[in-house]
Amino acid sequence: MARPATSSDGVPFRPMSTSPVITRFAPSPTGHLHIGGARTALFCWAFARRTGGRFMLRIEDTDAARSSDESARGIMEDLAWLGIEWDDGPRFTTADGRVIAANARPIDGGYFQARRVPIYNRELERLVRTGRAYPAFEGAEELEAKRKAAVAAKVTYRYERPADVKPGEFNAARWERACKGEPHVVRFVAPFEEIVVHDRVLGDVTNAPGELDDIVIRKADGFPTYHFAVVVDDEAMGVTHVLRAQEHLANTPRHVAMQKALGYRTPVYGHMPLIFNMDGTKMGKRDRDKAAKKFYRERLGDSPPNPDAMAYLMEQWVNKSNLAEPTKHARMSIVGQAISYFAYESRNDLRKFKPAEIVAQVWPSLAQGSKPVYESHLRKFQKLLEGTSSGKFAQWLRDASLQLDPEHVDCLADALDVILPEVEVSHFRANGYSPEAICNFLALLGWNPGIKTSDGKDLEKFNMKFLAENFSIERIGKTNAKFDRVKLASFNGDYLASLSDAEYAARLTAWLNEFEPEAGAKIAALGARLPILVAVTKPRAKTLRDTLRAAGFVLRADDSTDFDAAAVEKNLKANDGQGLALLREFRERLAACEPFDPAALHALMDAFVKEKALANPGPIAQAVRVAVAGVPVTPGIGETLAILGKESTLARIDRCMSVV
RNA sequence: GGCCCCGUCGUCUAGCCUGGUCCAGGACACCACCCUUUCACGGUGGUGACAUGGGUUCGAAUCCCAUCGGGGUCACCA
Repeated sequence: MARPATSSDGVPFRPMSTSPVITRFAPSPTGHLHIGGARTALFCWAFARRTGGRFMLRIEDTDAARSSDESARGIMEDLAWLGIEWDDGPRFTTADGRVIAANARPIDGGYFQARRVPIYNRELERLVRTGRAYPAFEGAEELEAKRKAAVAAKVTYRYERPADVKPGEFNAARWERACKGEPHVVRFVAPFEEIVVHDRVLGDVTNAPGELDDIVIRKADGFPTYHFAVVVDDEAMGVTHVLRAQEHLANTPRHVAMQKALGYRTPVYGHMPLIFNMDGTKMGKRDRDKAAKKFYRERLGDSPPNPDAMAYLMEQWVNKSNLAEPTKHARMSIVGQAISYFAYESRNDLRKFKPAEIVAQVWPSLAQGSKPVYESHLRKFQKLLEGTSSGKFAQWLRDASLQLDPEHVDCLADALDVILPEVEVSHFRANGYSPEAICNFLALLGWNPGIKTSDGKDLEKFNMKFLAENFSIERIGKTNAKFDRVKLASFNGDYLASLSDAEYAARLTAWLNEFEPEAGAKIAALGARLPILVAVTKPRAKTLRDTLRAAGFVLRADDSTDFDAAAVEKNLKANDGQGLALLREFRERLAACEPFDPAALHALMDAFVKEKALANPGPIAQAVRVAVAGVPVTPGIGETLAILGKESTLARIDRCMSVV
C-alpha cells in the first residue's frame, strides 16, 4: 500500500479500498485509564480520522471478578477529557453535555463483551464441532502445580494436549461431558504450521510450527477469554486495523490462527513500542506507592504514625488551606484537640469519628466559613487514620514489597503535600495538566511527523487536528520509550503560556473548583484583581497546580504569614535594620498610593529608590516582599501588592513590623 | 530458560528503506552568559549520541553477519 500524500486542502485521505478503516480501543474496565492506554487510544483515533474511517470503543469486561461499570465510566470520561471521541461504542454524555457515539453503528449484542456471551458461545461451538477446540477438564490447581514443577526444573512449560483430542475431529465424548455440566474450560487446537504476522510497524514476524500451545478460549465461568472475544468481536464489528501495544505481539499468532479456523478475515496489525519510567521500570500504581512511602519516611521516619506524626500531617493540611484563624497555635490546637477527642471518645472505632461534631464541640467559636473546611480536613484525617491505624501500615513502611490501598496512598500524599508520579490520565488531570499538551506529548512517544519547520527545527508542537490529518502508521517507531515527565511539564507550560489570559483564567478557575475548591473560592474572591494574578502566574506555571504555589501568598490570611527566618534576617534586619527602616517609610507612601495598581506601584517604588539614592531597588523591594509574603520570592512587587490590595498590603506590613 | 521484538545525545527523536550533502540535526533537561528588585519568562552560546566487533563498498549511522545490551511474552488477566 503506497503511503498517501498529505492532502493540502485538509480533506481527509480516503483509501482506495472499498471498506473504510475501522480501528478500536478495547480497554478492560478494571481500573482507570493508564497513560499508555491513552496513547494507544490516541493512535487508533488518529489513524481512523486520517483515513476517514471510524474509531470504536469496546469494553472488554469478560473478567467478571475485576470489571466494574464505574471503571468503564471513568475510562470514557478520561478519553472524552483528552478529546479522543469514539464514533462507535457505548453512548456517553460528557460533563459539559456533549453526547459521544450518538450515531454509533448498531452492533448486535452491543459494545460490552459481557453482554455478548451467546455470540461467543455460538462461534465456540462451531470450533468444537469442527475439531478445532475441545473441552478440557483439568483443575486449575493441577495445572498450576505442573507449571511450578516445570519452572523449578527450568523447562519451558506447555500445556499438553490430551491424547484423545485429534485436530479436525469433533470430540463428542468431551463435548457431552461438558454439556452435562462437568466443570471445564474450552481450549483451542493450535495448528501445527508456520504463522506469519504481517506487522505494519515491525515487518513480518514469523512463528515456527509448534510454537503455540492450546490456549483456553472459554473459562470455567462461561466467559470467553480475551483471546477469543477479541477475535470474534473484531470480525463481528468489522475492525480493519488493530493498533496495540507490543506486549500483545506474542498473542497475535494465536489470534491469526483462530481467525483462520473460524473463516474470518485478518485485520492489519501494528504493534506499538512500550512506554516505561525513566528508570526503565514499568509505569504502574506501585510507583505512587513507592514514592509515598519514600516521602513519609523522609518526613516522619520509619515508625508508624503516633500522635505527633498525625499532628504533623494535620498541620500540613491546615497550613495549605491557610485559614483565617488568629494564630498558628490556635490552628494547631483544633488539630490536637481533634486527635485527643478521637483517641478518647472513639476508642479507635473510626465509625464513631464524626468530623462535624468535633468541630462543633472543640471549637464552638470557629468562624462560620471555616467550619466546613475543618470538617473536610477532619474527614481526610479520618481516612488517613483508616489507612495508617492498622498494623498493616507499620509493615508497609518497612517492607518495600507491600502496597497500601491506592486511596490511602493518595490521601497520605495529600497530607504530606507532595506530588506523586502520575500514571493514570486522572492523575495528570488532577495535577493540572491540559489534555492538549498530554495528547501532543503522547503523540510524540513512538510517533513523529518527520516534518521540519521553516527554521529547520523538528515540528513538535501540534494539535489534534494536525494529528488527524497527518498521522500515519509507517511513522510509528519500533523502539521502546521512556516517559519523561519533565518534558511533558515543559510542553504543558508552553501550552498554558499560549493561552490568552482569559482562557487561562477560565481553565484555572474550572480546575480549582474541581480539585482545590478552598483555594478556588479565595481566588474567585479576588474579583477585579484576578486578571493581575493570572497575568503574573501564567508564565510561571508548568501546570495549573503550580499556580497554586505561585499564588501562595494570596491564599494566606493577612494575619497568618509565617516569616522565613533567614529572609527576615537578610532583608529586614541586616545592616542595622535597613530594610525595616525603609519599610516603615515606604509604608506611608503605599498608604497614599492611588490607584493601587501595578504601574502606579512600580512608579512609586522607582521614585522611592531614586529619592533614597539606592543603587537598585533590591533593599526596599525585598523588604516589602518579605513583609507581605513571609518569603523572598513572589511575582513582580507591583503586581504582588496590587493583587493583595491596599488594605491587605498595609495590614501585612504592620503585622510584620510588630512581629519580627 | 524457550520464543519474539528492539538498540542514534541523560530523555524523546530526525536521518536509515533510496550508502557520500552527517567529524550526525531538533526538542526537553543540564551548564555559562545577557536581561533583572526576588522567582520565573525571554535571549545568546555550550557540553552531549550512531552499543561493540567483523564484513560489503572508493565511501556506512545508513546494507549483511556475529556479539553484547535492553524489552516483551510464556494465566481459567486483558
